[in-house]
Order: sequence, then C-alpha cells, then structure tokens
Amino acid sequence: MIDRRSGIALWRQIADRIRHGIASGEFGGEGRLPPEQLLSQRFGVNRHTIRAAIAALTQEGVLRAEQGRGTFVEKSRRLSYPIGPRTRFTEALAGQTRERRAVLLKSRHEPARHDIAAALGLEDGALLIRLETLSEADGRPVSRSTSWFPAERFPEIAEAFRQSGSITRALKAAGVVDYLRKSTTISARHAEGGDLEDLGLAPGAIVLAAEAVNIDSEGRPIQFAVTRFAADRIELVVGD
Amino acid sequence: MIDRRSGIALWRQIADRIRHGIASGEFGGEGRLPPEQLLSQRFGVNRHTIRAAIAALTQEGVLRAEQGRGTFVEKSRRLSYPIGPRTRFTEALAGQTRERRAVLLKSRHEPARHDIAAALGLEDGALLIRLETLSEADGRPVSRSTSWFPAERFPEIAEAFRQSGSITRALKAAGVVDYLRKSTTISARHAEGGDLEDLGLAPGAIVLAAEAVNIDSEGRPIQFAVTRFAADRIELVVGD
DNA sequence: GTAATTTGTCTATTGCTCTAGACATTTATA
DNA sequence: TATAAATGTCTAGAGCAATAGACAAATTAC
Repeated sequence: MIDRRSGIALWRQIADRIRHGIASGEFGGEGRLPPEQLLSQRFGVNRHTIRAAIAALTQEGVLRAEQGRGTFVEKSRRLSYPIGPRTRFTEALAGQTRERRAVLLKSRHEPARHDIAAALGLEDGALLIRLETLSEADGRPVSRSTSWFPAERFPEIAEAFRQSGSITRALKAAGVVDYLRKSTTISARHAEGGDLEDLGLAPGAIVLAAEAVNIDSEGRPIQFAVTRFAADRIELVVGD
Repeated sequence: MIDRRSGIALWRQIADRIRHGIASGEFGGEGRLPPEQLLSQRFGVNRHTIRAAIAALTQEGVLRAEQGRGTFVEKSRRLSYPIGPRTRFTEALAGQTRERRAVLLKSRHEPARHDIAAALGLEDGALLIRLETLSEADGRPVSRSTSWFPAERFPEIAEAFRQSGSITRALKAAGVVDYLRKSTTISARHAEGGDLEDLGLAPGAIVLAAEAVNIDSEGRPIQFAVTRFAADRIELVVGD
C-alpha cells in the first residue's frame, strides 16, 4: 500500500494517491477532503505527514485548506486530448478550455538522427528544422513539444509558427492545406530537465509522451514530433 | 536539474535519469555505463548515491554490475502495443514475444458504479461481473486489467475466461463472434497497491492506464476495462 | 455562549538519506 | 608481475523525513 524504503517520501506517495483519489471520485465527494485526522488513520501515518501531502497539493492548486472549516478540492477537471487521424492541438481542447495557444521556445537546424530520418523517409543526417514549443490552455501549460521538419521543404516553418502560434497555420503558409496523423506512440515516464520547469511540475511528476508522425495528403511525411503532456492535467483519448 | 526537497530521494531521481538516458542513447553507448566516479561528478552527488541508483536499476533488470570491469546495460526492448478498433491482447504482441497468456486473479459480482454504468449504457447499480486479470508475455508480467461485464448477458464469463485464458475466446463462448474497441482513454500515474506486486514493479514505477470500452457488432457495449501497463516495458501505438 | 470539529503551529525525538573518506576485491593492461 | 581502473564494503557524521504530543485559532452545531 505505502512503501517506506522506496525512495519516494511518504508525503509524496500520499499526495499522489489523494490526487488520484480526487480524479476517480474516491475523495472530495462534495468538493471536500476528509479531515486530516481521518486520513492519517486511513493511510496509517502521522497527521503531520498528511499535512505535508496536503501542502504539496495546495501548492499545485489541487486543494485549498480553510482553518476551522476543512480542506476543499479546487475544481480542475482533467482535460481530454483526442488522438486520431486529424489531431490538431488548437481544436483538440476546444470546448474544454476558453483559450489555447502555443509559443515557440527555440528553433535550430540539425542533421537527422537515425530514427527520425526513418520516420520522415529521409537519409540519415538530412537537414531538419527542430522546433521547441510550449502549449497552454487557459494560461496553464499543458504540453511541451519537440518537432522536426524537413528543412528543404519547410525552410520558413519556424518564423511561420512564431507568427501564427499554430503548426496547422504554419504548414498552411508553406502550402500544406491538409495533413493527417499517421501514427502515435504513447509512453510514460518521469518528467525531467527543462520539462519540469516549462510545464510547472514538481520533480517526480509524470509525463505522457506521444511520438507522432504527420503526413500530407499525398502520404509524404512532413513532421515528426515528441509531445510531453503533464499526466495529471490531461488524458489521451483514442476513438469514440 | 536535481531537486533535494522534492520528496523524491536523490538516488531515485538519478535512477530515473539514467534509465531514460539509456533509452535515449545518452548512456550505455557501447552497452556500458560510465564509471561511478564520473557519474557522481556529472550529477553532483556522492558516489554512494550513484551506487544506490545503480542498485535499484540492477534490481529492475536494467543494469548489471561486474566488479573490476564496469556496469553494463541489459538489453531489454520495449514492447509495442497497438491500439485500434480491433485491439486484442493475444494478437497485439504477436511477433514480438513467443508466448502470451492471461490469468484470472479474481472475479466477483458487484453493482455498477456511475461512470461504468454510463459507459456500458446501463442503469446505475446494475449487476456486473468484475474480472481481475494479469497478462504475461514470455513469462514477464506486462499488464494488469480490471474488466466489467453485464452480469445478465454474460453470466458465465469468469469461468469461460479461466478456462480459455482469453477475453476474445470467453466472449465467443457467450455468443459474441466479433467485437470492436469503441474508445480508449490513456493516462499515466504511479503504480500503486497490488499492481506493484502483480507487475513486479519497484515502488515509484509508472503505469500507463488505458480505459477501454468494447462493443459488439451491433454497437452494444459489452465490456468496460481499465488496463495498467508497466510503462518501462511497453508503449502504446495508435494508428499505422 | 459553549462545545465539538477542524486546520495551524510549535517542540522533541527517532530513523533514514546523503556525504565523506578509507580500503578491499576484481579485472584489464602494460 | 606490477599498475591502473573499476566495483564492493565499511564506518562516521550531517541533514531531512516521519512520529509523537500538546496547544492555538477558526468555524460550525447545539
């Protein structure tokens, strides 16, 4: 249930379970968390440990404690990100958020690594443009992407993206009126390095990593992207 | 880079980064990890802390240390699990593993929770049969599933599954010749409770959770399932 | 208004994590 | 065979995590 020699502090294990319990409806039934006393019994730890977990979740914006009253759940539904042949970020979260935008963090030219070249149908070492982007919904960072485009075909992609804040519009400016998602490979791991900062995550947080290949209407690969989603803010939906 | 008050022990943060570094090719170039001395400098921690990280990864089967020689990377390809309209476990890993099987851990009748009833198109509290199953490939546990079936339509599903070791065959025995995956919702979290044991994971390990609804050829929902995959052993592939 | 409930704060103590250093053991190399 | 390089083991100490208990402060219910 709770492991004491796992290298994960008890308060963090409990914070993870409370966060998940809220999402699954086990806790916070009426928008309210059970009293600390009761939680400390249920988890079999000291009340101070529970308080440390609650403090962390308060910091994350999941909970809000009020002295004398109780601890309450801040409304924050997990977003659903549909994945299909026509996946596009701006449209994916329409209806769930008021405002979506993507910003360009960095761009550079570089030779194609073997796996990326294979995915894009290019020779190893072919020149690519790499874009580092951050996507936000209602002001909260949602995902962090690294994309590669063939430099020969899309020499102006970085500038077009910077101006439009959208891959779809940047591709359109380069003459790609429509494109399709060929494949998506989904994995999960602990967030690391710059992703922690950019996504505003605590160390130990989990990211869903989606590796995608997009093709134009004639089937030619145009983009290889690795997108990291904050796993506690979003879930990926396939089909339906 | 490395955070000391995060509730995640340094050795675990470093283990996570080494594990990822191996997958991304940063470490283990020639199947070999840099010496402990060098790693302790790179990460800015004591050599003993590096050793704790390596010990954990050895326990996981990722590394193997040999006194006097060095520390080596155990080859361990990640499996790819395709998700689509015709997702079936036994077929999903064909070609990647020699042997697949699923075992029934537990089964029970229970009333439908609200979200499950909605997914299956039933009234709240309708009687369901819940199956707890474990899937293995080449003797290594790969996923842990919890499935719900309408008890009225599939009264013998548990016994049929126990005998056949396959949902597809158990459904066939109940007269469902074909079925489709209606939707899959993918999220990620830390493994907890029995999943740690059943999947043979170290505490703090990550699971990919896939929530699926299957329907028969007439569109009637027949199964709601939550499958937890060991994230370091498998990735989910959509499309292609 | 009083009592009960609940969160907030403080102190002390125990145990685990990480650091530091020294030395042993095994393997590869000159 | 001698040396270097790597992992393995041990001891000691500083700092953080968790427990334990007590009491304060705010809110709610009677």
